[in-house]
Amino acid sequence: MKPASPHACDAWQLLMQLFFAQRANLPPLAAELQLSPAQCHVLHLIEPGRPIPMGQLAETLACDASNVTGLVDRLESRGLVRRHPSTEDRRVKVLDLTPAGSRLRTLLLDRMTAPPASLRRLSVREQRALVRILTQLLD
Amino acid sequence: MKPASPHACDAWQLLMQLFFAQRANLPPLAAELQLSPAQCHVLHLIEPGRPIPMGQLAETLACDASNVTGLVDRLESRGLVRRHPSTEDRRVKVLDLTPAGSRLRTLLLDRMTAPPASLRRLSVREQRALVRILTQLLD
DNA sequence: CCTAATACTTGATGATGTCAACGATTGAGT
DNA sequence: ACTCAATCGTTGACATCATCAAGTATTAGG
Repeated sequence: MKPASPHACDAWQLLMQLFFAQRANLPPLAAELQLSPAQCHVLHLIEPGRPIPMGQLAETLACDASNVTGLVDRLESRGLVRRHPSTEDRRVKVLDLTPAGSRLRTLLLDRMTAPPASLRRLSVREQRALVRILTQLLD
Repeated sequence: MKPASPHACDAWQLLMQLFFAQRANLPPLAAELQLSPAQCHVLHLIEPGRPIPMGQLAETLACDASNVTGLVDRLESRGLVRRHPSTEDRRVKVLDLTPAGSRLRTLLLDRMTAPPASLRRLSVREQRALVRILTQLLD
Protein backbone atom coordinates (compact mmCIF):
# COMPACT_ATOMS: atom_id res chain seq x y z
CA MET A 1 0.00 0.00 0.00
CA LYS A 2 1.23 3.43 -1.00
CA PRO A 3 2.12 5.53 2.06
CA ALA A 4 -0.08 8.51 2.83
CA SER A 5 1.60 11.68 1.63
CA PRO A 6 1.29 14.87 3.70
CA HIS A 7 -0.84 16.32 0.91
CA ALA A 8 -3.21 13.39 1.07
CA CYS A 9 -3.59 13.93 4.82
CA ASP A 10 -4.21 17.63 4.37
CA ALA A 11 -6.78 16.97 1.68
CA TRP A 12 -8.62 14.41 3.76
CA GLN A 13 -8.64 16.67 6.81
CA LEU A 14 -10.24 19.38 4.72
CA LEU A 15 -12.79 16.93 3.40
CA MET A 16 -13.63 15.96 7.00
CA GLN A 17 -14.21 19.61 7.88
CA LEU A 18 -16.46 19.91 4.87
CA PHE A 19 -18.19 16.71 5.95
CA PHE A 20 -18.99 17.96 9.44
CA ALA A 21 -20.12 21.32 8.10
CA GLN A 22 -22.43 19.53 5.71
CA ARG A 23 -23.60 17.22 8.46
CA ALA A 24 -24.78 20.27 10.37
CA ASN A 25 -26.72 21.74 7.51
CA LEU A 26 -28.57 18.59 6.47
CA PRO A 27 -31.20 18.69 9.27
CA PRO A 28 -32.61 22.12 8.34
CA LEU A 29 -32.67 21.17 4.66
CA ALA A 30 -34.40 17.89 5.46
CA ALA A 31 -36.93 19.64 7.67
CA GLU A 32 -38.08 21.78 4.76
CA LEU A 33 -39.21 18.58 3.03
CA GLN A 34 -40.66 17.12 6.26
CA LEU A 35 -37.91 14.51 6.26
CA SER A 36 -35.24 13.46 8.72
CA PRO A 37 -31.56 13.25 7.76
CA ALA A 38 -31.71 9.45 7.81
CA GLN A 39 -34.73 9.46 5.52
CA CYS A 40 -32.88 11.76 3.13
CA HIS A 41 -30.04 9.31 3.08
CA VAL A 42 -32.41 6.45 2.22
CA LEU A 43 -34.18 8.49 -0.46
CA HIS A 44 -30.81 9.36 -1.94
CA LEU A 45 -29.88 5.68 -2.16
CA ILE A 46 -33.07 4.42 -3.82
CA GLU A 47 -32.78 5.46 -7.45
CA PRO A 48 -36.04 5.57 -9.40
CA GLY A 49 -36.50 2.43 -11.50
CA ARG A 50 -33.71 0.67 -9.60
CA PRO A 51 -35.33 -1.47 -6.90
CA ILE A 52 -33.00 -2.39 -4.06
CA PRO A 53 -33.26 -5.17 -1.44
CA MET A 54 -33.61 -4.05 2.16
CA GLY A 55 -30.50 -5.96 3.14
CA GLN A 56 -28.38 -4.11 0.63
CA LEU A 57 -29.73 -0.83 1.96
CA ALA A 58 -28.72 -1.83 5.48
CA GLU A 59 -25.25 -2.67 4.25
CA THR A 60 -24.82 0.63 2.40
CA LEU A 61 -26.11 2.56 5.39
CA ALA A 62 -23.79 0.51 7.61
CA CYS A 63 -26.56 -0.01 10.11
CA ASP A 64 -28.55 -2.85 11.60
CA ALA A 65 -31.24 -4.46 9.43
CA SER A 66 -33.87 -3.77 12.08
CA ASN A 67 -33.17 -0.09 11.74
CA VAL A 68 -34.01 -0.24 8.05
CA THR A 69 -37.34 -1.85 8.93
CA GLY A 70 -38.34 1.22 10.92
CA LEU A 71 -37.04 3.71 8.39
CA VAL A 72 -38.92 2.00 5.57
CA ASP A 73 -42.05 1.68 7.72
CA ARG A 74 -42.21 5.44 8.07
CA LEU A 75 -41.39 6.15 4.43
CA GLU A 76 -43.95 3.58 3.30
CA SER A 77 -46.66 5.00 5.57
CA ARG A 78 -46.10 8.34 3.84
CA GLY A 79 -46.50 6.71 0.45
CA LEU A 80 -42.94 7.39 -0.70
CA VAL A 81 -41.66 3.83 -0.90
CA ARG A 82 -43.13 0.38 -1.57
CA ARG A 83 -42.06 -3.09 -0.41
CA HIS A 84 -42.20 -5.91 -2.98
CA PRO A 85 -41.41 -9.55 -2.26
CA SER A 86 -38.54 -10.69 -4.43
CA THR A 87 -39.46 -13.24 -7.07
CA GLU A 88 -36.17 -15.10 -6.76
CA ASP A 89 -35.85 -15.34 -2.99
CA ARG A 90 -38.99 -15.07 -0.95
CA ARG A 91 -37.04 -14.01 2.12
CA VAL A 92 -35.90 -10.70 0.64
CA LYS A 93 -38.08 -7.66 0.14
CA VAL A 94 -37.24 -5.19 -2.56
CA LEU A 95 -37.77 -1.45 -2.22
CA ASP A 96 -39.09 0.83 -4.91
CA LEU A 97 -39.94 4.53 -5.05
CA THR A 98 -43.56 5.50 -5.63
CA PRO A 99 -44.18 8.38 -8.05
CA ALA A 100 -44.54 10.69 -5.04
CA GLY A 101 -41.27 9.34 -3.63
CA SER A 102 -39.54 9.90 -6.93
CA ARG A 103 -40.79 13.49 -7.09
CA LEU A 104 -39.67 14.19 -3.53
CA ARG A 105 -36.28 12.67 -4.27
CA THR A 106 -35.83 15.00 -7.22
CA LEU A 107 -36.77 17.94 -5.03
CA LEU A 108 -34.28 16.82 -2.41
CA LEU A 109 -31.43 16.39 -4.87
CA ASP A 110 -32.19 19.77 -6.43
CA ARG A 111 -31.84 21.49 -3.09
CA MET A 112 -28.88 19.47 -1.93
CA THR A 113 -26.91 19.88 -5.11
CA ALA A 114 -27.37 23.62 -5.40
CA PRO A 115 -23.70 24.56 -5.08
CA PRO A 116 -22.89 27.08 -2.33
CA ALA A 117 -21.50 30.49 -3.17
CA SER A 118 -17.95 29.50 -2.26
CA LEU A 119 -18.02 26.83 -4.95
CA ARG A 120 -19.43 29.16 -7.58
CA ARG A 121 -16.60 31.57 -6.90
CA LEU A 122 -14.03 29.07 -8.16
CA SER A 123 -12.84 29.46 -11.72
CA VAL A 124 -14.27 27.11 -14.29
CA ARG A 125 -10.83 25.60 -14.64
CA GLU A 126 -10.76 24.78 -10.93
CA GLN A 127 -14.29 23.43 -11.02
CA ARG A 128 -13.29 21.07 -13.81
CA ALA A 129 -10.25 19.93 -11.87
CA LEU A 130 -12.41 19.31 -8.80
CA VAL A 131 -14.87 17.21 -10.79
CA ARG A 132 -12.07 15.15 -12.27
CA ILE A 133 -10.41 14.54 -8.92
CA LEU A 134 -13.62 13.70 -7.05
CA THR A 135 -14.63 11.27 -9.77
CA GLN A 136 -11.41 9.35 -9.22
CA LEU A 137 -11.94 9.57 -5.49
CA LEU A 138 -15.36 7.92 -5.65
CA ASP A 139 -14.28 4.89 -7.70
CA MET B 1 -24.74 36.44 -7.61
CA LYS B 2 -22.75 34.40 -10.14
CA PRO B 3 -24.92 31.76 -11.81
CA ALA B 4 -24.12 28.13 -11.05
CA SER B 5 -22.11 26.64 -13.88
CA PRO B 6 -22.71 23.03 -14.93
CA HIS B 7 -19.28 22.16 -13.56
CA ALA B 8 -20.14 23.62 -10.19
CA CYS B 9 -23.28 21.48 -10.09
CA ASP B 10 -21.37 18.37 -11.07
CA ALA B 11 -18.74 19.05 -8.45
CA TRP B 12 -21.31 19.62 -5.73
CA GLN B 13 -23.20 16.48 -6.65
CA LEU B 14 -20.01 14.49 -6.31
CA LEU B 15 -19.31 16.09 -2.95
CA MET B 16 -22.81 15.08 -1.82
CA GLN B 17 -22.12 11.49 -2.81
CA LEU B 18 -18.91 11.63 -0.85
CA PHE B 19 -20.81 13.17 2.03
CA PHE B 20 -23.36 10.37 2.20
CA ALA B 21 -20.66 7.74 1.84
CA GLN B 22 -18.80 9.33 4.73
CA ARG B 23 -22.02 9.62 6.72
CA ALA B 24 -22.36 5.87 6.48
CA ASN B 25 -18.88 5.11 7.67
CA LEU B 26 -18.87 7.40 10.70
CA PRO B 27 -20.97 5.12 12.96
CA PRO B 28 -18.59 2.13 12.80
CA LEU B 29 -15.60 4.41 13.34
CA ALA B 30 -17.33 6.07 16.28
CA ALA B 31 -18.26 2.73 17.79
CA GLU B 32 -14.61 1.71 17.97
CA LEU B 33 -14.06 4.60 20.37
CA GLN B 34 -17.33 3.93 22.25
CA LEU B 35 -18.75 7.15 20.88
CA SER B 36 -21.85 8.07 18.88
CA PRO B 37 -21.62 10.06 15.65
CA ALA B 38 -23.06 13.12 17.37
CA GLN B 39 -20.49 12.87 20.15
CA CYS B 40 -17.74 12.67 17.52
CA HIS B 41 -19.08 15.83 15.98
CA VAL B 42 -18.97 17.59 19.35
CA LEU B 43 -15.50 16.32 20.13
CA HIS B 44 -14.35 17.51 16.73
CA LEU B 45 -15.67 21.00 17.46
CA ILE B 46 -14.12 21.47 20.90
CA GLU B 47 -10.46 22.20 20.26
CA PRO B 48 -8.10 21.62 23.19
CA GLY B 49 -7.30 24.87 24.98
CA ARG B 50 -10.12 26.65 23.17
CA PRO B 51 -13.13 26.66 25.52
CA ILE B 52 -16.43 27.16 23.74
CA PRO B 53 -19.82 28.29 25.12
CA MET B 54 -22.63 25.76 24.90
CA GLY B 55 -24.74 28.17 22.89
CA GLN B 56 -22.11 28.51 20.22
CA LEU B 57 -21.88 24.73 20.02
CA ALA B 58 -25.64 24.52 19.47
CA GLU B 59 -25.40 27.08 16.72
CA THR B 60 -22.56 25.28 14.94
CA LEU B 61 -24.36 21.96 15.25
CA ALA B 62 -27.52 23.66 14.00
CA CYS B 63 -29.54 21.98 16.72
CA ASP B 64 -31.63 22.92 19.72
CA ALA B 65 -29.81 24.08 22.86
CA SER B 66 -31.52 21.40 24.93
CA ASN B 67 -29.95 18.78 22.72
CA VAL B 68 -26.52 20.08 23.59
CA THR B 69 -27.36 19.76 27.27
CA GLY B 70 -27.89 16.02 26.86
CA LEU B 71 -24.86 15.50 24.65
CA VAL B 72 -22.62 17.32 27.10
CA ASP B 73 -24.21 15.48 30.05
CA ARG B 74 -23.10 12.18 28.59
CA LEU B 75 -19.65 13.40 27.60
CA GLU B 76 -19.16 14.96 31.03
CA SER B 77 -20.26 11.80 32.84
CA ARG B 78 -17.55 9.98 30.92
CA GLY B 79 -15.00 12.55 32.03
CA LEU B 80 -14.25 13.83 28.54
CA VAL B 81 -15.59 17.36 28.90
CA ARG B 82 -16.02 19.91 31.70
CA ARG B 83 -18.56 22.70 32.19
CA HIS B 84 -17.24 25.99 33.56
CA PRO B 85 -19.36 29.01 34.38
CA SER B 86 -18.27 31.97 32.32
CA THR B 87 -16.64 34.76 34.30
CA GLU B 88 -18.16 37.48 32.12
CA ASP B 89 -21.72 36.23 31.88
CA ARG B 90 -22.96 33.89 34.57
CA ARG B 91 -25.70 32.57 32.29
CA VAL B 92 -23.31 30.94 29.85
CA LYS B 93 -21.40 27.77 30.51
CA VAL B 94 -18.15 27.19 28.74
CA LEU B 95 -16.98 23.77 27.62
CA ASP B 96 -13.48 22.46 27.91
CA LEU B 97 -11.82 19.15 27.11
CA THR B 98 -10.36 17.16 29.96
CA PRO B 99 -6.97 15.53 29.34
CA ALA B 100 -8.81 12.27 28.63
CA GLY B 101 -11.12 14.08 26.23
CA SER B 102 -8.19 15.66 24.49
CA ARG B 103 -6.51 12.28 24.10
CA LEU B 104 -9.67 10.70 22.72
CA ARG B 105 -10.10 13.60 20.30
CA THR B 106 -6.61 13.07 18.96
CA LEU B 107 -7.35 9.38 18.51
CA LEU B 108 -10.56 10.22 16.70
CA LEU B 109 -8.93 12.71 14.35
CA ASP B 110 -6.13 10.27 13.62
CA ARG B 111 -8.59 7.65 12.50
CA MET B 112 -10.87 9.99 10.68
CA THR B 113 -8.15 11.75 8.76
CA ALA B 114 -6.39 8.63 7.61
CA PRO B 115 -6.93 9.14 3.90
CA PRO B 116 -8.60 6.23 2.07
CA ALA B 117 -6.78 4.27 -0.60
CA SER B 118 -8.57 6.06 -3.42
CA LEU B 119 -7.12 9.36 -2.23
CA ARG B 120 -3.62 7.97 -1.91
CA ARG B 121 -3.82 6.75 -5.49
CA LEU B 122 -4.02 10.33 -6.77
CA SER B 123 -0.83 11.92 -8.02
CA VAL B 124 0.85 14.40 -5.71
CA ARG B 125 0.02 17.08 -8.24
CA GLU B 126 -3.66 16.26 -7.97
CA GLN B 127 -3.50 16.07 -4.19
CA ARG B 128 -2.03 19.56 -4.11
CA ALA B 129 -4.74 20.86 -6.41
CA LEU B 130 -7.39 19.29 -4.21
CA VAL B 131 -5.97 20.92 -1.08
CA ARG B 132 -5.87 24.30 -2.77
CA ILE B 133 -9.42 24.05 -4.04
CA LEU B 134 -10.89 22.74 -0.78
CA THR B 135 -9.19 25.51 1.14
CA GLN B 136 -10.96 28.10 -0.99
CA LEU B 137 -14.18 26.16 -0.60
CA LEU B 138 -14.08 26.30 3.18
CA ASP B 139 -13.56 30.06 3.47
C1' DC C 1 -36.70 49.05 39.37
C1' DC C 2 -39.51 46.61 35.82
C1' DT C 3 -39.41 44.35 31.89
C1' DA C 4 -37.77 41.89 27.93
C1' DA C 5 -34.29 39.12 26.15
C1' DT C 6 -30.72 35.52 26.68
C1' DA C 7 -28.48 30.97 28.31
C1' DC C 8 -29.18 26.82 29.91
C1' DT C 9 -32.08 22.98 31.97
C1' DT C 10 -36.09 19.97 32.42
C1' DG C 11 -39.83 17.00 30.88
C1' DA C 12 -42.60 15.08 27.19
C1' DT C 13 -42.48 12.98 22.86
C1' DG C 14 -41.00 10.97 18.47
C1' DA C 15 -37.09 9.26 15.52
C1' DT C 16 -32.75 6.81 15.19
C1' DG C 17 -29.88 3.14 16.31
C1' DT C 18 -28.31 -1.40 18.62
C1' DC C 19 -29.02 -6.03 20.27
C1' DA C 20 -31.33 -10.52 21.06
C1' DA C 21 -34.87 -13.48 19.72
C1' DC C 22 -38.16 -15.10 16.36
C1' DG C 23 -40.67 -17.00 11.96
C1' DA C 24 -40.04 -17.89 7.22
C1' DT C 25 -37.18 -19.36 3.62
C1' DT C 26 -33.12 -21.11 1.44
C1' DG C 27 -29.16 -24.15 0.71
C1' DA C 28 -25.82 -27.76 1.70
C1' DG C 29 -24.95 -32.26 3.31
C1' DT C 30 -26.22 -36.86 4.03
C1' DA D 1 -36.17 -36.51 0.70
C1' DC D 2 -34.62 -34.72 5.39
C1' DT D 3 -32.11 -32.31 8.61
C1' DC D 4 -29.58 -28.49 10.08
C1' DA D 5 -27.27 -24.26 9.66
C1' DA D 6 -27.37 -19.86 7.54
C1' DT D 7 -29.92 -15.82 5.78
C1' DC D 8 -33.68 -12.09 5.54
C1' DG D 9 -36.73 -9.35 7.53
C1' DT D 10 -39.53 -8.30 11.76
C1' DT D 11 -40.41 -7.55 16.66
C1' DG D 12 -39.55 -5.88 21.39
C1' DA D 13 -36.52 -3.78 24.78
C1' DC D 14 -33.62 -0.22 25.50
C1' DA D 15 -30.18 3.88 24.95
C1' DT D 16 -29.33 7.95 22.24
C1' DC D 17 -30.56 11.87 19.38
C1' DA D 18 -33.44 15.66 18.45
C1' DT D 19 -37.37 18.94 18.93
C1' DC D 20 -40.65 21.71 21.44
C1' DA D 21 -42.72 24.08 25.44
C1' DA D 22 -42.05 25.61 29.93
C1' DG D 23 -39.14 26.99 33.70
C1' DT D 24 -34.97 29.25 36.26
C1' DA D 25 -31.29 32.31 36.52
C1' DT D 26 -28.98 36.14 34.77
C1' DT D 27 -28.30 40.18 32.01
C1' DA D 28 -29.53 44.50 29.67
C1' DG D 29 -32.61 48.48 28.50
C1' DG D 30 -35.98 51.89 29.59
